[in-house]
Amino acid sequence: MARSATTSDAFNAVAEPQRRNILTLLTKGERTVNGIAATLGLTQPQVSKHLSVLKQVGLVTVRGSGPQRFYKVNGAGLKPMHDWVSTFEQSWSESMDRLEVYLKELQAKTQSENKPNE
Amino acid sequence: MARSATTSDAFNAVAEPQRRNILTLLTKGERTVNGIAATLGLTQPQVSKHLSVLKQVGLVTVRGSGPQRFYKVNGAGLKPMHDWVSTFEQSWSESMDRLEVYLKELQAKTQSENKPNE
DNA sequence: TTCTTATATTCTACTATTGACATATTCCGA
DNA sequence: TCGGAATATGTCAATAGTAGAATATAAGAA
Repeated sequence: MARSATTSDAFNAVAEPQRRNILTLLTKGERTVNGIAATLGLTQPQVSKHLSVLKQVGLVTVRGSGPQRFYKVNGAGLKPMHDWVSTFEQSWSESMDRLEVYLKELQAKTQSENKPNE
Repeated sequence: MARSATTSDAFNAVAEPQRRNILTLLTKGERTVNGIAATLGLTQPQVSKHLSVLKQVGLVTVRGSGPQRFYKVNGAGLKPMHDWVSTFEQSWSESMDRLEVYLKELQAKTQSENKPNE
């Protein structure tokens, strides 16, 4: 079996570095295909294909039907990713005090001793 | 050229749904390979390979060198992802009031009109 | 040392992605 | 209606991942 399709969800779409660069660039405002290509040093077909993927997973929207098209980022499409990643946030958060850390580690320790598998 | 390696960074490692499931499971505490396999309905080799990828990108750590090994999640490895995704958070954040939304849209609009490409 | 359990590795087949290049499509203006 | 600019799509070759099954490895116990 092969890898998950890049168009299956935001996780896969965003795994490609160039697509992340495009989204980051679009943070500054709308851009045309050639505008993106020029800024990032990519060819026009490359950008069109990347945008196609991003559009399919709802990470960008297009404005204009003419030869000139403006692409805009749709940050809301990244909310599922943000939600998932945030569940791990406590690990690096410094707002967690000593006692909380201790209790959390104790809990993890106890769990693994009692029922390592499940 | 092919897709980015799954071991190239957290983004690619986490693009695989099964690996996300494994990380989520490990949130509850340490687990053995067979424990993970049983819980998620995967084969043992599958889990070993997924864990290998996760370990290479620093998303999990191992405890024990014997036949029994306990895997633990390292949430800090997801911080770069969290940071990147958070830059788009304002899009869906409800804490942003009307005026702020208006100004932001106005700014984006003005930018695209003046210099669509760059 | 030998057996046993848990885990890691190897091999194969299939599939989808990527970049590069060429070409098709679309709409605006003359 | 026709030409041209901007964008989308198609083809090709190369590459690497995934599942599945079989097998190798490692460490503790007898």
